[in-house]
Amino acid sequence: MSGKIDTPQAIRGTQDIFGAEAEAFAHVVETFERVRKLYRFRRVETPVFEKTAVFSRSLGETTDVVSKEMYSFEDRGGESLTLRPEFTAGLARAYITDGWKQYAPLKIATHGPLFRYERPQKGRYRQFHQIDAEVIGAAEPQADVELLVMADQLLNELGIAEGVTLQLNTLGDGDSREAWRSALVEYFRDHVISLSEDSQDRLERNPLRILDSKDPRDRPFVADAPKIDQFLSGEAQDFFGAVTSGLDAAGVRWNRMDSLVRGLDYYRHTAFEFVTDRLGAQGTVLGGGRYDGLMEALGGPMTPAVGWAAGIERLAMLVGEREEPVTDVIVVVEDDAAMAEGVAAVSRLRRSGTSAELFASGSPRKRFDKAVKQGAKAILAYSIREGEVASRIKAEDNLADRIEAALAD
RNA sequence: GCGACCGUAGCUCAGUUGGUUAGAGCGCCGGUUUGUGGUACCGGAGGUCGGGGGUUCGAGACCCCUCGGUCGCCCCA
Repeated sequence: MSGKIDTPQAIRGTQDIFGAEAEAFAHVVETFERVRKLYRFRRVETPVFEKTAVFSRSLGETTDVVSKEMYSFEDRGGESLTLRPEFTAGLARAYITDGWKQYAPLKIATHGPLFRYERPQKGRYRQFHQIDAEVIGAAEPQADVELLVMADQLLNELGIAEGVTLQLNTLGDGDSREAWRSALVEYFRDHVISLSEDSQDRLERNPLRILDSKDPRDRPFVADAPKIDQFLSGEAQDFFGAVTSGLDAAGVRWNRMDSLVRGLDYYRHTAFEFVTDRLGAQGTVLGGGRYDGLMEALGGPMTPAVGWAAGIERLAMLVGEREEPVTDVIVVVEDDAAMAEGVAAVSRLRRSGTSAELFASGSPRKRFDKAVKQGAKAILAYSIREGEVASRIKAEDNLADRIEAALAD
Protein backbone atom coordinates (compact mmCIF):
# COMPACT_ATOMS: atom_id res chain seq x y z
CA MET A 1 0.00 0.00 0.00
CA SER A 2 1.38 3.37 -0.93
CA GLY A 3 -0.56 4.96 1.92
CA LYS A 4 -0.44 8.66 2.46
CA ILE A 5 2.32 9.66 0.10
CA ASP A 6 0.58 11.56 -2.65
CA THR A 7 1.88 10.98 -6.13
CA PRO A 8 3.12 14.08 -7.93
CA GLN A 9 0.98 14.85 -10.94
CA ALA A 10 2.24 15.26 -14.46
CA ILE A 11 2.78 18.86 -15.47
CA ARG A 12 -0.26 20.45 -17.00
CA GLY A 13 -0.25 20.28 -20.75
CA THR A 14 2.26 17.45 -20.92
CA GLN A 15 1.30 14.01 -22.14
CA ASP A 16 2.23 10.42 -21.55
CA ILE A 17 1.73 8.79 -24.90
CA PHE A 18 1.10 5.06 -24.98
CA GLY A 19 -0.16 2.21 -27.10
CA ALA A 20 -1.92 2.91 -30.36
CA GLU A 21 -1.34 6.64 -30.00
CA ALA A 22 2.37 6.14 -29.44
CA GLU A 23 2.46 3.98 -32.56
CA ALA A 24 0.85 6.78 -34.57
CA PHE A 25 3.37 9.25 -33.15
CA ALA A 26 6.27 6.97 -34.08
CA HIS A 27 4.81 6.41 -37.53
CA VAL A 28 4.82 10.15 -38.18
CA VAL A 29 8.45 10.47 -37.13
CA GLU A 30 9.53 7.40 -39.11
CA THR A 31 7.76 8.62 -42.22
CA PHE A 32 9.35 12.04 -41.86
CA GLU A 33 12.79 10.45 -41.48
CA ARG A 34 12.25 8.40 -44.61
CA VAL A 35 10.99 11.32 -46.70
CA ARG A 36 13.65 13.74 -45.53
CA LYS A 37 16.31 11.29 -46.70
CA LEU A 38 14.67 11.14 -50.12
CA TYR A 39 15.09 14.90 -50.35
CA ARG A 40 18.61 14.68 -48.91
CA PHE A 41 17.99 16.80 -45.85
CA ARG A 42 20.66 16.22 -43.23
CA ARG A 43 19.80 15.30 -39.70
CA VAL A 44 20.75 17.75 -36.94
CA GLU A 45 20.26 17.81 -33.19
CA THR A 46 20.27 21.03 -31.21
CA PRO A 47 19.75 21.79 -27.51
CA VAL A 48 16.25 22.01 -26.07
CA PHE A 49 17.27 25.18 -24.30
CA GLU A 50 19.13 28.28 -25.36
CA LYS A 51 19.95 31.69 -24.03
CA THR A 52 16.70 33.62 -23.90
CA ALA A 53 18.01 36.20 -26.37
CA VAL A 54 18.10 33.56 -29.11
CA PHE A 55 14.32 33.53 -29.13
CA SER A 56 13.46 37.05 -28.02
CA ARG A 57 15.59 38.59 -30.76
CA SER A 58 14.44 36.19 -33.44
CA LEU A 59 10.71 35.97 -32.98
CA GLY A 60 10.05 39.58 -32.02
CA GLU A 61 9.53 40.97 -28.54
CA THR A 62 5.88 41.75 -29.09
CA THR A 63 4.85 38.32 -30.34
CA ASP A 64 2.72 36.23 -28.02
CA VAL A 65 5.34 33.51 -27.96
CA VAL A 66 8.01 35.81 -26.56
CA SER A 67 5.87 38.08 -24.42
CA LYS A 68 3.90 35.44 -22.56
CA GLU A 69 4.52 31.86 -23.63
CA MET A 70 8.18 31.15 -23.01
CA TYR A 71 9.43 28.85 -20.29
CA SER A 72 12.31 31.03 -19.11
CA PHE A 73 14.40 30.60 -15.99
CA GLU A 74 17.72 31.57 -14.53
CA ASP A 75 20.34 28.90 -14.21
CA ARG A 76 22.69 28.74 -11.25
CA GLY A 77 25.05 31.16 -12.95
CA GLY A 78 22.30 33.77 -13.19
CA GLU A 79 21.93 33.40 -16.95
CA SER A 80 18.44 33.66 -18.46
CA LEU A 81 17.68 30.50 -20.38
CA THR A 82 14.57 29.42 -22.25
CA LEU A 83 13.14 26.06 -23.23
CA ARG A 84 12.85 26.26 -26.99
CA PRO A 85 9.37 27.36 -28.13
CA GLU A 86 10.25 26.60 -31.77
CA PHE A 87 13.12 25.21 -33.80
CA THR A 88 14.12 27.86 -36.29
CA ALA A 89 15.81 30.34 -33.94
CA GLY A 90 18.02 27.67 -32.38
CA LEU A 91 18.96 26.28 -35.76
CA ALA A 92 19.86 29.76 -36.96
CA ARG A 93 22.01 30.25 -33.88
CA ALA A 94 23.76 26.95 -34.55
CA TYR A 95 24.32 27.88 -38.17
CA ILE A 96 26.13 31.03 -37.08
CA THR A 97 28.06 29.77 -34.05
CA ASP A 98 29.08 26.45 -35.59
CA GLY A 99 30.19 27.93 -38.90
CA TRP A 100 27.73 25.94 -41.00
CA LYS A 101 28.05 28.62 -43.62
CA GLN A 102 30.75 26.41 -45.12
CA TYR A 103 28.02 23.90 -46.03
CA ALA A 104 25.62 26.45 -47.54
CA PRO A 105 23.18 25.97 -49.05
CA LEU A 106 22.40 23.64 -46.19
CA LYS A 107 19.34 21.42 -46.03
CA ILE A 108 18.64 20.20 -42.51
CA ALA A 109 15.89 18.38 -40.65
CA THR A 110 15.20 17.71 -37.00
CA HIS A 111 12.43 16.78 -34.63
CA GLY A 112 11.78 16.86 -30.91
CA PRO A 113 9.98 18.59 -28.06
CA LEU A 114 9.08 22.27 -27.88
CA PHE A 115 7.65 24.18 -24.94
CA ARG A 116 5.08 26.91 -24.82
CA TYR A 117 3.17 28.12 -21.76
CA GLU A 118 -0.35 28.07 -23.16
CA ARG A 119 -3.76 26.84 -22.08
CA PRO A 120 -3.95 23.25 -23.30
CA GLN A 121 -6.70 22.17 -25.66
CA LYS A 122 -7.20 19.85 -28.59
CA GLY A 123 -3.97 19.71 -30.57
CA ARG A 124 -2.22 22.15 -28.25
CA TYR A 125 0.10 21.21 -25.41
CA ARG A 126 2.71 22.87 -23.24
CA GLN A 127 5.25 20.29 -24.26
CA PHE A 128 4.53 19.37 -27.83
CA HIS A 129 6.58 17.92 -30.66
CA GLN A 130 7.41 18.99 -34.13
CA ILE A 131 9.21 17.80 -37.18
CA ASP A 132 11.14 20.54 -38.89
CA ALA A 133 12.92 21.17 -42.17
CA GLU A 134 15.01 24.15 -43.19
CA VAL A 135 17.07 25.28 -46.15
CA ILE A 136 19.63 27.83 -45.01
CA GLY A 137 21.72 29.95 -47.32
CA ALA A 138 19.54 29.60 -50.40
CA ALA A 139 17.95 32.73 -51.84
CA GLU A 140 16.30 30.98 -54.76
CA PRO A 141 12.57 30.27 -54.94
CA GLN A 142 13.48 26.69 -55.83
CA ALA A 143 14.35 26.16 -52.19
CA ASP A 144 10.82 27.20 -51.19
CA VAL A 145 9.44 24.87 -53.82
CA GLU A 146 11.53 21.91 -52.71
CA LEU A 147 10.41 22.37 -49.12
CA LEU A 148 6.79 22.62 -50.10
CA VAL A 149 6.92 19.60 -52.35
CA MET A 150 8.55 17.63 -49.55
CA ALA A 151 5.80 18.68 -47.15
CA ASP A 152 3.20 17.64 -49.69
CA GLN A 153 4.84 14.25 -50.19
CA LEU A 154 5.04 13.72 -46.44
CA LEU A 155 1.32 14.34 -46.01
CA ASN A 156 0.60 12.01 -48.89
CA GLU A 157 2.77 9.24 -47.51
CA LEU A 158 1.10 9.61 -44.15
CA GLY A 159 -2.18 9.13 -45.97
CA ILE A 160 -3.65 12.36 -44.63
CA ALA A 161 -3.41 14.65 -47.64
CA GLU A 162 -7.15 14.33 -48.20
CA GLY A 163 -8.85 17.32 -46.61
CA VAL A 164 -5.59 19.17 -46.05
CA THR A 165 -5.00 22.19 -48.27
CA LEU A 166 -1.96 24.33 -48.89
CA GLN A 167 -2.58 28.00 -48.36
CA LEU A 168 0.08 30.19 -49.82
CA ASN A 169 0.89 33.86 -49.61
CA THR A 170 3.76 36.26 -49.98
CA LEU A 171 4.64 38.97 -47.50
CA GLY A 172 7.05 40.53 -49.95
CA ASP A 173 10.56 41.63 -49.13
CA GLY A 174 11.30 43.75 -46.08
CA ASP A 175 10.32 47.03 -47.73
CA SER A 176 7.13 45.62 -49.24
CA ARG A 177 6.12 44.19 -45.92
CA GLU A 178 6.74 47.47 -44.11
CA ALA A 179 4.81 49.53 -46.64
CA TRP A 180 1.90 47.12 -46.44
CA ARG A 181 1.99 47.12 -42.68
CA SER A 182 1.91 50.89 -42.52
CA ALA A 183 -1.02 51.02 -44.93
CA LEU A 184 -2.90 48.45 -42.85
CA VAL A 185 -2.33 50.37 -39.64
CA GLU A 186 -3.52 53.55 -41.25
CA TYR A 187 -6.58 51.84 -42.72
CA PHE A 188 -7.64 50.04 -39.54
CA ARG A 189 -7.01 53.10 -37.41
CA ASP A 190 -9.82 54.80 -39.28
CA HIS A 191 -12.19 52.02 -38.24
CA VAL A 192 -10.76 51.30 -34.83
CA ILE A 193 -13.98 51.92 -32.88
CA SER A 194 -15.82 49.34 -34.97
CA LEU A 195 -13.22 46.59 -34.58
CA SER A 196 -13.39 43.82 -32.00
CA GLU A 197 -11.55 44.38 -28.73
CA ASP A 198 -8.98 41.78 -29.76
CA SER A 199 -8.31 43.51 -33.03
CA GLN A 200 -8.02 46.90 -31.40
CA ASP A 201 -5.30 45.38 -29.32
CA ARG A 202 -3.74 43.72 -32.36
CA LEU A 203 -3.59 47.07 -34.10
CA GLU A 204 -0.87 48.07 -31.68
CA ARG A 205 0.94 44.76 -31.33
CA ASN A 206 0.52 42.90 -34.55
CA PRO A 207 -1.68 44.60 -37.14
CA LEU A 208 -1.23 41.90 -39.79
CA ARG A 209 -3.05 39.52 -37.47
CA ILE A 210 -6.30 41.44 -37.85
CA LEU A 211 -6.51 39.97 -41.32
CA ASP A 212 -7.26 36.47 -40.09
CA SER A 213 -9.50 37.48 -37.22
CA LYS A 214 -12.43 35.13 -36.70
CA ASP A 215 -14.57 37.88 -35.23
CA PRO A 216 -17.53 38.74 -37.49
CA ARG A 217 -17.24 42.38 -36.50
CA ASP A 218 -13.85 42.55 -38.19
CA ARG A 219 -14.81 40.75 -41.39
CA PRO A 220 -16.23 43.65 -43.40
CA PHE A 221 -13.16 45.78 -42.76
CA VAL A 222 -10.78 42.95 -43.50
CA ALA A 223 -12.41 42.44 -46.86
CA ASP A 224 -11.64 46.00 -47.93
CA ALA A 225 -8.23 46.26 -46.32
CA PRO A 226 -5.18 47.07 -48.44
CA LYS A 227 -3.78 43.98 -50.17
CA ILE A 228 -0.12 43.00 -50.12
CA ASP A 229 -0.21 42.77 -53.90
CA GLN A 230 -0.46 46.57 -54.14
CA PHE A 231 2.85 46.91 -52.32
CA LEU A 232 4.95 44.14 -53.84
CA SER A 233 8.14 45.17 -55.57
CA GLY A 234 8.88 43.72 -58.98
CA GLU A 235 11.39 41.31 -57.51
CA ALA A 236 8.95 40.19 -54.86
CA GLN A 237 6.33 39.49 -57.50
CA ASP A 238 8.82 37.56 -59.59
CA PHE A 239 9.88 35.57 -56.59
CA PHE A 240 6.35 34.59 -55.70
CA GLY A 241 5.63 33.78 -59.33
CA ALA A 242 8.60 31.43 -59.42
CA VAL A 243 7.39 29.64 -56.30
CA THR A 244 3.89 29.12 -57.63
CA SER A 245 5.02 27.97 -61.04
CA GLY A 246 7.44 25.56 -59.36
CA LEU A 247 4.60 24.10 -57.35
CA ASP A 248 2.52 23.77 -60.49
CA ALA A 249 5.38 22.03 -62.27
CA ALA A 250 5.72 19.59 -59.38
CA GLY A 251 2.00 18.96 -59.30
CA VAL A 252 1.39 20.38 -55.86
CA ARG A 253 -1.98 22.05 -55.46
CA TRP A 254 -2.17 25.36 -53.63
CA ASN A 255 -4.56 28.20 -52.85
CA ARG A 256 -3.67 31.85 -52.74
CA MET A 257 -4.62 33.21 -49.38
CA ASP A 258 -3.77 36.90 -49.33
CA SER A 259 -4.84 37.27 -45.71
CA LEU A 260 -2.40 34.60 -44.53
CA VAL A 261 0.26 36.12 -42.32
CA ARG A 262 2.47 34.29 -39.93
CA GLY A 263 2.84 35.16 -36.31
CA LEU A 264 6.55 35.65 -36.03
CA ASP A 265 8.39 38.78 -37.08
CA TYR A 266 11.10 37.12 -39.10
CA TYR A 267 9.01 36.01 -42.07
CA ARG A 268 9.56 37.50 -45.52
CA HIS A 269 8.29 36.55 -48.96
CA THR A 270 6.75 33.10 -48.95
CA ALA A 271 4.39 32.21 -46.12
CA PHE A 272 2.33 29.04 -46.09
CA GLU A 273 0.21 26.72 -44.02
CA PHE A 274 -1.26 23.32 -44.66
CA VAL A 275 -4.64 23.51 -42.97
CA THR A 276 -7.54 21.19 -42.24
CA ASP A 277 -10.91 21.48 -40.59
CA ARG A 278 -10.58 18.09 -38.92
CA LEU A 279 -8.64 19.23 -35.86
CA GLY A 280 -11.08 21.53 -34.14
CA ALA A 281 -9.75 24.98 -33.46
CA GLN A 282 -6.19 24.07 -34.40
CA GLY A 283 -6.41 24.01 -38.16
CA THR A 284 -2.75 24.38 -39.00
CA VAL A 285 -0.96 21.09 -39.52
CA LEU A 286 2.24 22.39 -41.03
CA GLY A 287 3.41 25.94 -41.41
CA GLY A 288 6.40 27.96 -42.36
CA GLY A 289 7.91 30.43 -44.73
CA ARG A 290 10.97 32.38 -45.71
CA TYR A 291 12.95 34.22 -43.05
CA ASP A 292 15.66 36.14 -44.85
CA GLY A 293 16.07 38.65 -42.02
CA LEU A 294 16.57 36.27 -39.14
CA MET A 295 20.31 35.64 -39.28
CA GLU A 296 21.10 39.34 -39.11
CA ALA A 297 18.76 39.76 -36.15
CA LEU A 298 21.00 37.24 -34.39
CA GLY A 299 24.15 39.10 -35.35
CA GLY A 300 25.10 36.81 -38.19
CA PRO A 301 25.74 37.57 -41.85
CA MET A 302 22.86 38.23 -44.22
CA THR A 303 21.65 34.71 -44.94
CA PRO A 304 18.50 33.84 -46.85
CA ALA A 305 16.59 30.84 -45.53
CA VAL A 306 13.25 29.02 -45.66
CA GLY A 307 11.71 26.38 -43.47
CA TRP A 308 8.65 24.75 -42.03
CA ALA A 309 7.56 22.84 -39.00
CA ALA A 310 4.65 20.52 -38.34
CA GLY A 311 3.09 19.38 -35.10
CA ILE A 312 3.62 15.68 -34.59
CA GLU A 313 0.59 15.39 -32.30
CA ARG A 314 -1.61 17.03 -34.91
CA LEU A 315 -0.30 14.81 -37.68
CA ALA A 316 -0.75 11.77 -35.45
CA MET A 317 -4.35 12.74 -34.76
CA LEU A 318 -5.03 12.81 -38.48
CA VAL A 319 -3.24 9.50 -38.95
CA GLY A 320 -5.44 7.97 -36.24
CA GLU A 321 -4.59 5.19 -33.85
CA ARG A 322 -2.31 2.48 -35.19
CA GLU A 323 -2.32 -1.13 -34.08
CA GLU A 324 0.71 -2.29 -32.21
CA PRO A 325 2.32 -5.11 -34.20
CA VAL A 326 1.38 -8.65 -33.19
CA THR A 327 4.05 -10.72 -31.47
CA ASP A 328 5.60 -13.40 -33.70
CA VAL A 329 5.88 -16.04 -31.02
CA ILE A 330 4.68 -16.38 -27.45
CA VAL A 331 6.65 -18.98 -25.54
CA VAL A 332 4.52 -20.57 -22.82
CA VAL A 333 6.03 -22.46 -19.91
CA GLU A 334 3.13 -24.64 -18.75
CA ASP A 335 5.15 -26.27 -16.00
CA ASP A 336 7.89 -24.51 -14.06
CA ALA A 337 10.07 -27.62 -14.44
CA ALA A 338 10.46 -26.58 -18.09
CA MET A 339 11.50 -23.02 -17.24
CA ALA A 340 15.06 -23.35 -18.56
CA GLU A 341 13.82 -24.58 -21.94
CA GLY A 342 11.40 -21.69 -22.18
CA VAL A 343 14.03 -19.09 -21.33
CA ALA A 344 16.44 -20.65 -23.84
CA ALA A 345 13.82 -20.71 -26.57
CA VAL A 346 12.71 -17.12 -26.20
CA SER A 347 16.35 -15.98 -26.25
CA ARG A 348 17.14 -17.93 -29.41
CA LEU A 349 14.05 -16.62 -31.17
CA ARG A 350 14.88 -13.03 -30.38
CA ARG A 351 18.49 -13.44 -31.51
CA SER A 352 17.22 -14.84 -34.79
CA GLY A 353 15.17 -11.71 -35.38
CA THR A 354 11.83 -13.09 -34.31
CA SER A 355 9.84 -11.04 -31.85
CA ALA A 356 8.99 -13.18 -28.85
CA GLU A 357 7.49 -12.99 -25.39
CA LEU A 358 7.74 -15.41 -22.48
CA PHE A 359 4.60 -16.35 -20.54
CA ALA A 360 5.92 -18.09 -17.44
CA SER A 361 4.20 -16.49 -14.49
CA GLY A 362 0.84 -16.77 -12.79
CA SER A 363 -1.23 -19.92 -12.74
CA PRO A 364 0.51 -22.48 -15.00
CA ARG A 365 -2.84 -23.78 -16.14
CA LYS A 366 -3.90 -20.38 -17.42
CA ARG A 367 -0.71 -19.38 -19.19
CA PHE A 368 -1.62 -20.99 -22.48
CA ASP A 369 -5.05 -19.39 -22.48
CA LYS A 370 -3.50 -16.02 -21.77
CA ALA A 371 -1.22 -16.50 -24.77
CA VAL A 372 -4.15 -17.39 -26.99
CA LYS A 373 -6.07 -14.43 -25.72
CA GLN A 374 -3.28 -11.92 -26.27
CA GLY A 375 -2.73 -13.19 -29.78
CA ALA A 376 0.46 -14.16 -31.58
CA LYS A 377 1.40 -15.55 -34.93
CA ALA A 378 2.62 -18.66 -33.15
CA ILE A 379 2.54 -20.20 -29.70
CA LEU A 380 5.37 -22.41 -28.50
CA ALA A 381 4.39 -24.32 -25.36
CA TYR A 382 6.64 -26.25 -22.99
CA SER A 383 5.16 -28.79 -20.60
CA ILE A 384 6.14 -31.97 -18.79
CA ARG A 385 4.88 -35.24 -20.27
CA GLU A 386 5.81 -38.45 -18.51
CA GLY A 387 8.64 -36.75 -16.67
CA GLU A 388 10.14 -35.30 -19.86
CA VAL A 389 10.07 -31.76 -21.20
CA ALA A 390 7.82 -31.69 -24.22
CA SER A 391 7.23 -28.79 -26.63
CA ARG A 392 4.41 -28.10 -29.01
CA ILE A 393 4.10 -25.42 -31.71
CA LYS A 394 0.81 -23.97 -32.78
CA ALA A 395 1.44 -22.00 -35.95
CA GLU A 396 1.17 -22.01 -39.69
CA ASP A 397 3.67 -24.34 -41.32
CA ASN A 398 6.15 -21.83 -42.71
CA LEU A 399 6.36 -20.03 -39.39
CA ALA A 400 6.65 -23.32 -37.51
CA ASP A 401 9.61 -24.19 -39.71
CA ARG A 402 11.23 -20.86 -39.02
CA ILE A 403 10.82 -21.40 -35.29
CA GLU A 404 12.32 -24.89 -35.52
CA ALA A 405 15.29 -23.45 -37.39
CA ALA A 406 15.83 -20.69 -34.84
CA LEU A 407 15.73 -23.18 -31.99
CA ALA A 408 18.15 -25.52 -33.71
CA ASP A 409 20.91 -22.87 -33.93
C1' G B 1 -5.15 35.44 -19.42
C1' C B 2 -10.94 34.62 -20.30
C1' G B 3 -15.31 31.15 -20.82
C1' A B 4 -18.22 26.44 -20.78
C1' C B 5 -18.58 21.42 -19.35
C1' C B 6 -16.38 17.48 -16.47
C1' G B 7 -13.42 14.59 -12.18
C1' U B 8 -16.74 7.56 -8.28
C1' A B 9 -11.94 0.79 -8.28
C1' G B 10 -6.30 -0.26 -13.14
C1' C B 11 -10.20 0.81 -17.45
C1' U B 12 -15.57 2.03 -18.98
C1' C B 13 -19.37 3.57 -16.00
C1' A B 14 -24.01 3.16 -12.33
C1' G B 15 -25.14 5.45 -7.73
C1' U B 16 -32.81 7.61 -7.51
C1' U B 17 -35.66 14.52 -4.29
C1' G B 18 -28.70 14.49 0.24
C1' G B 19 -30.15 8.85 4.30
C1' U B 20 -27.00 2.46 7.01
C1' U B 21 -20.85 -1.18 5.90
C1' A B 22 -20.23 2.82 -2.24
C1' G B 23 -21.83 -1.05 -6.84
C1' A B 24 -21.48 -3.52 -11.98
C1' G B 25 -18.82 -5.06 -16.33
C1' C B 26 -13.94 -5.66 -18.10
C1' G B 27 -8.98 -6.40 -16.36
C1' C B 28 -5.76 -8.55 -12.40
C1' C B 29 -4.66 -12.74 -8.66
C1' G B 30 -6.13 -17.72 -6.85
C1' G B 31 -9.18 -22.27 -7.24
C1' U B 32 -12.44 -25.74 -9.90
C1' U B 33 -14.01 -27.15 -14.91
C1' U B 34 -12.41 -27.95 -20.00
C1' G B 35 -7.94 -30.15 -22.38
C1' U B 36 -4.78 -28.96 -28.73
C1' G B 37 -7.34 -25.47 -25.91
C1' G B 38 -9.55 -17.67 -26.45
C1' U B 39 -15.14 -22.33 -22.09
C1' A B 40 -17.97 -22.00 -17.63
C1' C B 41 -18.30 -21.44 -12.40
C1' C B 42 -16.44 -19.96 -7.44
C1' G B 43 -13.46 -16.85 -4.53
C1' G B 44 -9.98 -12.66 -3.71
C1' A B 45 -7.21 -8.12 -3.92
C1' G B 46 -8.22 -3.11 -5.27
C1' G B 47 -11.87 3.20 -3.75
C1' U B 48 -10.06 8.50 2.46
C1' C B 49 -15.91 9.11 -4.36
C1' G B 50 -9.29 14.61 -7.45
C1' G B 51 -7.82 17.77 -2.92
C1' G B 52 -9.30 21.43 0.96
C1' G B 53 -13.03 24.12 3.45
C1' G B 54 -18.39 24.98 4.33
C1' U B 55 -23.98 23.95 4.80
C1' U B 56 -26.61 19.76 7.31
C1' C B 57 -28.59 15.34 12.46
C1' G B 58 -26.38 13.18 7.95
C1' A B 59 -22.61 14.93 1.66
C1' G B 60 -20.21 10.81 -3.69
C1' A B 61 -24.55 14.10 -4.45
C1' C B 62 -25.56 21.10 -2.37
C1' C B 63 -22.07 25.84 -1.88
C1' C B 64 -16.99 28.08 -2.08
C1' C B 65 -11.78 27.57 -3.13
C1' U B 66 -8.03 24.73 -5.41
C1' C B 67 -5.74 21.06 -8.71
C1' G B 68 -6.45 18.35 -13.08
C1' G B 69 -9.14 16.98 -17.77
C1' U B 70 -12.01 18.28 -22.19
C1' C B 71 -13.61 21.91 -25.67
C1' G B 72 -13.75 27.04 -27.23
C1' C B 73 -11.52 32.46 -27.18
C1' C B 74 -6.61 34.26 -27.77
C1' C B 75 -2.27 32.34 -30.12
C1' C B 76 0.00 28.81 -32.83
C1' A B 77 2.49 23.42 -35.12
